[in-house]
Amino acid sequence: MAGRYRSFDEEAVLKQATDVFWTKGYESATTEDLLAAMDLNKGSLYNAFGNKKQLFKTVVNYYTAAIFKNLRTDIDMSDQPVEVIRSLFRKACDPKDPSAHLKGCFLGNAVAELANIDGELEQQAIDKLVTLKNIFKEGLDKARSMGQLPADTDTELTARYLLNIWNGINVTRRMYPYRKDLEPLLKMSLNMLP
Amino acid sequence: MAGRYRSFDEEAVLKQATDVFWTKGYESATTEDLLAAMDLNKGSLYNAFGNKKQLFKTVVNYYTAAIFKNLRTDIDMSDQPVEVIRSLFRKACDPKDPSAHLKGCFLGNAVAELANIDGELEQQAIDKLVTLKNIFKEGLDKARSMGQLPADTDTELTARYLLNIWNGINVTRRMYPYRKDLEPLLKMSLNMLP
DNA sequence: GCCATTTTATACTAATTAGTCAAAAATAAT
DNA sequence: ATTATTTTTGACTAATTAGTATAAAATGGC
Repeated sequence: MAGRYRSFDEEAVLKQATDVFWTKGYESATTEDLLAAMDLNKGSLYNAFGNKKQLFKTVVNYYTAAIFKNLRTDIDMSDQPVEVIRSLFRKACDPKDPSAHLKGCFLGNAVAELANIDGELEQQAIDKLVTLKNIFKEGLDKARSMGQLPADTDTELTARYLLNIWNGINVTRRMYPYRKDLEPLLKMSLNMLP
Repeated sequence: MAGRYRSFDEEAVLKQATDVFWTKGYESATTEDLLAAMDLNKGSLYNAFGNKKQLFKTVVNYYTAAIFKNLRTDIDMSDQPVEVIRSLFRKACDPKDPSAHLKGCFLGNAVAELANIDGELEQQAIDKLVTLKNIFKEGLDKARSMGQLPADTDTELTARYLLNIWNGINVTRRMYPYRKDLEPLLKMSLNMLP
C-alpha cells in the first residue's frame, strides 16, 4: 500500500489529547490547545482523527479501554477483589501527583459538561461510567461467592453506591485536595465493605 | 437622583441567567444566550452587571442566598432537623420537573468545569458548597443535641459524607434519571441517619 | 523512473464571541 | 425648561474558533 508513513505515535498523541480534554473539558479545549499538546499540525490531526468530536470519542475509548482492562484483570487475579476496589478509591484520595485532585474524573467531568451540550458524547461517557459500575459489581459478586460478603448482599445496589461515592469524591476532592481530609471521608464511605 | 429607570426586574433576569448558566455551563453560555433569556440588550446587560464573569458571580450569590437561607430556616424551625436534610436529598432524587436530573447541581457543575479555567470562579463555587456542608453540620449538631444522633457522632465528618453523597448524586442522577433507581441508592447512602 | 496514494504543512475562511461605543430616551433636581 | 445623570438600543470591533484547501513531501507498486 502506497503513501507516506505517519510521523507520530498514535498512542502518544492520544495520551496528550486526553490530558487536554481532561483538564480543560470538551468545549474549552481548543484545536490549538490540542495541536500544541499533540505536536501535530492541523492537516495531520484532521486527516487522522476526523474532527474535534470524533477525536474526543476516540480519546474516551482509548482512555477507558486500558483502565477497565487492568481493573478487570486485577479483580480476576486477586483473591481479595474488594481490596482492588478499595485501592482504586485510595489512589483517587492520595494520588502520586496532587494536581490530579483538580482534574477530577474524566468521565464525570464529561457527563456534567455535556448533558445539555452534546447528548451523544454525554451518552458515551455515561456508558463508560456504567461499565465502571459493572466492574464494581463483578468484584462484589466474586467477593460474595468467596464468602467475603454476606450472602444476601445486593451487589447491584452496592455497586451503584460505590459508583455514587466515586462520582462524589471526584468533585469533593477539588474542595478538599488533601489526603488528611479525604481519607476519613473514604473510610466512612466504604465502611460497609470488609 | 436623576437618570432613567431600569426597565427590567433584577431578580427576574438573574433567575433567567441562572438557568442559562446552569444548563449550559459558564463557558458554553454565550452572551447571546444570556441576552435572549434575560430579554435584555447588550448595553443594558453590561451596564447593569459589568461583564460575563461578574454576572456569573452575581448569579451564584443570588442563587445560593435564597436556598441557603431557606434551608437554615427550615432546620431552625424543625424539631427533626435530619428530616430537613433527608428532604433535600429526596427532592434531588424525585424532582417536580424530571429534566432537572440533566442539570445536576449548579455548584458541582461549576467546580467541575472551572477548576482549570477560572480559579476565582471555581473558588466561589467551592465556598458555596462548603457552606452547604456547614448547613448539614448545623442540622446534625442540632439533632445530636436533641438526642436524635449518638452523642459521639462526628458531625463534621458526617456532614462531609453527606456533601460527598450530594456531589455524587448530582452526577449519578444523570446516569439514572429515575426515582426507582435513585431512591434505593439514597436509602442505602443515608442509612446511618435516624 | 513514474504514478497513485497518503501524510504533512500552512495559509485561508466563515462563523462566532465577548466586549465597546455613541446616540437616543427617560428621569430628577434646579 | 434646562441640565446632569442613567438606561436603552443596536451597530461595530477585534479576537478566536473549527474546519477547509492546496501544495509539497514521502512512500510502495509497477
